[in-house]
Amino acid sequence: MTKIVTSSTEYSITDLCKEFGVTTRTARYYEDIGLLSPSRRGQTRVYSSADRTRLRLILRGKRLGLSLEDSRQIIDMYEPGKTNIDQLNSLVDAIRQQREKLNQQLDDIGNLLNDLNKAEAACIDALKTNGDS
Amino acid sequence: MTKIVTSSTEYSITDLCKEFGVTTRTARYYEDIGLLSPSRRGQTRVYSSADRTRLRLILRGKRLGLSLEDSRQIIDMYEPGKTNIDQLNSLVDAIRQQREKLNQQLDDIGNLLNDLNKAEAACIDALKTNGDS
DNA sequence: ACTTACGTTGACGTTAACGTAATATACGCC
DNA sequence: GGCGTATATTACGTTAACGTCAACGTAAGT
Repeated sequence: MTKIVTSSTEYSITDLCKEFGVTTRTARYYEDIGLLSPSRRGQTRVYSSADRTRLRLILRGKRLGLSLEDSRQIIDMYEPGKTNIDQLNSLVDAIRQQREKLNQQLDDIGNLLNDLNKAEAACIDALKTNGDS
Repeated sequence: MTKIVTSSTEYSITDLCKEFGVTTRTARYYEDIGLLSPSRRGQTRVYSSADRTRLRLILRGKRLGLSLEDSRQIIDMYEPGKTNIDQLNSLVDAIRQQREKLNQQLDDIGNLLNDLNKAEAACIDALKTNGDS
C-alpha cells in the first residue's frame, strides 16, 4: 500500500512549494510571521487547500509589489466572522485605499506598455536599418 | 535681483524631491548607483528636466514593484545611440519579458479588484445587518 | 543495518533601499 | 559679519524577505 491517510487535498511542504516555485524556507518564513498556519502531523507540516489558496494570494500580492503586511491585510479580509463592526469600517477604508493604489498601477502599466512598444519599434527599426551593413 | 542664471528648467535637489515626495537622500542614492547624474554648479547638484523625467520613471517603476535595477534597464531603453546591434537584440528580449510581467500584473490586478469588490460588498452588508443591533 | 530522501528547528548571513546622524562648506540677508 | 538655510560628503544603522548552513529526526527502500 502506498497511502492510507489523506482524505481530500493535502500537500507536503515541498510539493506545495514546487507548485508555486518558492523554497521551503519561504513557506516556513511565512508561517513564522503568521501568514500561513498549516496543521501538523506530528512535527511535519500538512498544508490544506485553504493554505494553498493563502499562498497563492500572497504570491499574487508579491507580483503586484505589495509587502507581506499588505497581503496579510488583504487576505484577512477573506476570513469572515472574525471582524467586528469597528474593524469592518476601517476595512472598507483599507479596501478603498488598495483600490486607489491598484488604479494607479493600472495607469502606470498602460504608460509603461506604451513606452515598451515604442522602444521595441525603435529597436526593430534600428535593427533593420543597421543590420544589413 | 533674485536669479540671473537658469536659462530654462532647472531644479534644486530639494525642489525636485519635494515635487515627487522623496527625500534628498533618495536622490543622492540614485546618483550613487548611477540612476541619476545631474550636472553640478560647483558642488551643488543641478537637475535638468531630463533628470526629472528619469526620476519620474524610476518612481513609476517602484509603484509597479520593480527593483531599481529593473527600472534602470527600462530607462536605458530610452537612451538612443548607445546601443549596438547585439544589445538591441537582447533589449527586444528584455522588452518582451517586461511585457509578460506587466500582462501578468494586469491579470492580477483584475482579480484583486474583483476580490476587493466582493469583500467590500460583504463588509457593507455585514454593517447593514449588524449595525442596527 | 545502511543509505537516501524529506522533514524539523535554530541561528547567522545577505541584499536592496534607503534612514539618520555628524560634520563641513557656501549663500543670501539684515 | 553673524545667522539661518540649503547643500555637500562620509559613514554607520535599519528593515524586509528571505538564503544558507548546521545538526538532527524519521520513514521508506534494499
